Amino acid sequence: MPEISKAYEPQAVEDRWYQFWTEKKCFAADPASAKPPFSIVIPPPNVTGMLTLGHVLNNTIQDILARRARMQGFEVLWLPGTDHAGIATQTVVERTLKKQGLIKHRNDLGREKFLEKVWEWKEKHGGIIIQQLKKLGASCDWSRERFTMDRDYSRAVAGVFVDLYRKGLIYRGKRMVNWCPASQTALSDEEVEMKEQQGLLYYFKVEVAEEPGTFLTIATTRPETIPGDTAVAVNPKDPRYARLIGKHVLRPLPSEYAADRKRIPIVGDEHVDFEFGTGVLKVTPAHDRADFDIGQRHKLPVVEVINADGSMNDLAGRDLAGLDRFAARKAAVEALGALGLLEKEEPYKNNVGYSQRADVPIEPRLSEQWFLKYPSLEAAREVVASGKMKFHPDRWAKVYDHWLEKIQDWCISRQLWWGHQIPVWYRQQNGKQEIHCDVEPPTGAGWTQDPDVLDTWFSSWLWAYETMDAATRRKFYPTSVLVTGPDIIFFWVARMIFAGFEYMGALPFHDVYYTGIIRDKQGRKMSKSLGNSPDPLDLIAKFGADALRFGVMRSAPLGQDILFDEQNVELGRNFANKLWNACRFRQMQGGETEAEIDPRALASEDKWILLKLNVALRELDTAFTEYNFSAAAQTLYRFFWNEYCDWYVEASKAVFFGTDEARKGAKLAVIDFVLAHTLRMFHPFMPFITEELWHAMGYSAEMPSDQGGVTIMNAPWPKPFDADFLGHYGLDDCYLENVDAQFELVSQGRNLKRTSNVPAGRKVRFILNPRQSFSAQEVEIFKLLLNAEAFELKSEYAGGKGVVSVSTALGDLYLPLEGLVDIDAEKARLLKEQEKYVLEIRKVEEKLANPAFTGKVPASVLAEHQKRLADWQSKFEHVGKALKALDDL
RNA sequence: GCGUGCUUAGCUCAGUGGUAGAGCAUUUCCUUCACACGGAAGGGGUCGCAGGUUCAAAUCCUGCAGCGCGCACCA
Repeated sequence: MPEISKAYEPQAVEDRWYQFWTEKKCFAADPASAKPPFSIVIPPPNVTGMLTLGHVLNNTIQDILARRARMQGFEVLWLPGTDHAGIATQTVVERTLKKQGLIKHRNDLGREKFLEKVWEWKEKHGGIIIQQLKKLGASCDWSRERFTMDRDYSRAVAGVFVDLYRKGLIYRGKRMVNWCPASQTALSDEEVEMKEQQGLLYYFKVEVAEEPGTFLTIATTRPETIPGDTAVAVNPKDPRYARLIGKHVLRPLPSEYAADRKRIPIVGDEHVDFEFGTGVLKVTPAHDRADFDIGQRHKLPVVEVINADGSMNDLAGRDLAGLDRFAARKAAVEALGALGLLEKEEPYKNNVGYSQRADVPIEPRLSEQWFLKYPSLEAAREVVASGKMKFHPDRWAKVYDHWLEKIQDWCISRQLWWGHQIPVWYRQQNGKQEIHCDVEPPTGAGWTQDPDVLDTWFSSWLWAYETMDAATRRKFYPTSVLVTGPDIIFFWVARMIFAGFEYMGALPFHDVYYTGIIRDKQGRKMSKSLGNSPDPLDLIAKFGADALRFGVMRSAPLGQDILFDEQNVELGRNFANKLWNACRFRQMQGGETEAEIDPRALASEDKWILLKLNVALRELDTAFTEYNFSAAAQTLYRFFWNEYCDWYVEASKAVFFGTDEARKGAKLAVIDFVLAHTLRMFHPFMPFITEELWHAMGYSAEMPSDQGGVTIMNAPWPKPFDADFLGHYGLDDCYLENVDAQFELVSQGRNLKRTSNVPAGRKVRFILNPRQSFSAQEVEIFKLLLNAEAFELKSEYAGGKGVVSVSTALGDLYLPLEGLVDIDAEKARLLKEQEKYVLEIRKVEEKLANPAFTGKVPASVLAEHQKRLADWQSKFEHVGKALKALDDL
């Protein structure tokens, strides 16, 4: 057995085992396997992205599920890959090329050359996040790594487009879309984030053309769009303005226009809320969704005054043309002021749509785009509503349902170059436009392909099956569970469900587990601009991957956001070190590891720790069933640290520091049993250290090669003990209670020593007036844990002069101090205790005196209360005696 | 506005009807041969507020307040 170091050093261990697992092909999924399947597809990270704590959380959970399933005997597929992240990647590459001074705009290169640059970038940076996931210990089947722009995957995306086009679900149309002036592309509704703004509401006057001298006042947040106004609307039921409908007003901007070019009609429209502002609405059909609708109803012209990049065009007039839309707003206000038409401006809070990616306000814009009417809506809605597909936590099912209820067609075209180009070609033939929609380009001359690409999500919605070949699908589709963040429930989860039903005829996964969102200590979202996102690789270098995994799991409550604190990782590191040292302690005791546990040799504390192990195994199973990873981590922590190390190991020293070799052997057998279980229970959470110890402790040598002999990854997942096992080893629950009481006695004895100001190092004599018999070993343990010179059992003993004492469940415990006792301090302590007992006794007595209580309560509760009363009374009496003894001094 | 979640020790959180818990922080003590990334013993909470149901409420119900998130075309 090799020596192991005093402190665990993860850096020396992690890379070595990862390489070992890879070489032994431990992560490979075999579609021909006879084992039952368990499968997960990774939420593909951005190919040029870097690992974040969000990825750590998400992928640790997936790895835990995958590793546990392997140990449980499933054939596991965890399928990895990346997506091309259209806007994000294109923006990064374009910005980098600009910074290098190579281009001013991607047009300088042209589409083909620019895409070559993006591919170069992808080749250079695309592997980074994959390498980072490996550092974390992710047990993905890397031989199956996929990318959404792979050739076959791309053909499949095009194929789906063609299919949906032929089904009439995809169509092209000129519509109001969310336009991002920074990226200069259309976005889907989901990519728009509403943000509350502190802005201004401007009130300006317009003159009624037919009634010179009559003015209407209009309130607006966007005066820069006045040149694009083609009407003014009032509610036809509004008595203030109804008579004016059909007349005209003179639009104040552009100011240089002559009166006849300024005339725009006053229309009546129910949309106008006469409570709001002045009840008069300016209508800009080109730059506002609601106004566009009003425009359609009244056949108003659409006048664009804002360019694609957010600047004003010539139609905006000399005051505004060429300005950015926000500079134009100021200029418009100034122009109105100069015309004497600005009445007032007041502070106003409103919600403005922002481009999620570029973080600039969206510009509603009329443009020609491709749209999808979602397929398989009913099946997708039903499967979640009925509970056939389970969401964890299940409240997300309602969010999903609400979204489906008012679902809108999906704008799928993007004015980008990086992505799947739309498989549609056009040509003019005999004055008519021909359209070719197919995976294969058309033959013949004169065709041009639609320049737009598809939304990235239009490729990743096929991820759950398009990443698999036919044999893999047969074995592993539908997948077992999807682990992702609730922020992409609409973007990805919902759409994968549609695609699953439409193209596989079945749901893509059975369970969806939504993680929390990682925030910083102050509760802020992690963001690059705030610089509050620690680099997981730094944390791994500092504390180890296992520590990071365990720390994050332990602090990730079910379905709640996670406030990240490096201390959690430190705690994980400390825990790993504890595990390490507990194994080190075992090794230092020597002996063989093959020993079987002999039921006849089991002492009470041995049975206790086996029963505690069983409790932990049950709790662990429950936690997994509920996807409650923090509960699982806490169970492991409590069992190993607070039960095994704090009590069992300490108690075992009574045997190891003795000379009875037979008893040492029996103890080692129990320790090996517990440690071999512990390592396996921990393996999904802390794969590296458990593998290292599994071998270092020699446990691998005891197992068949496919059952843990080669790697702990294949060792059987420990199951709670069955009745045969419990019976064979005589594991009766009474040992839980009794040994708990023994350890409680030790705590009380230590407390007695401490409150009596006995120096910690000083050896003292304890005397117990016992309520039951104790084995010699139990007495030895008392003596050791109390650091006592002697631990005596005297059934007649009642203390006396200079003796302090405490009542325990196992009898009264005495500590003779031989004149050391500070009588006043001891008296104060006892009086304080007595006070507490009186209070507790009164509380229980009151309950028991209530006939409504005794009459209605279940027998077990009643018995428990009676026992509680007896316990308090016994303690009370004991304190009384002790006080009397002090008085007698 | 609608929906949804949270409010328990200084901090972060467990705890779904029966004696209020953990980790961190804090106080005191201990470098005793697994571990100072450690050990021992403490202190600290009228469970956001107000009602209700119940023998019994942190827990169930109602209302309110504060914070967060999602959805929503009031200019």
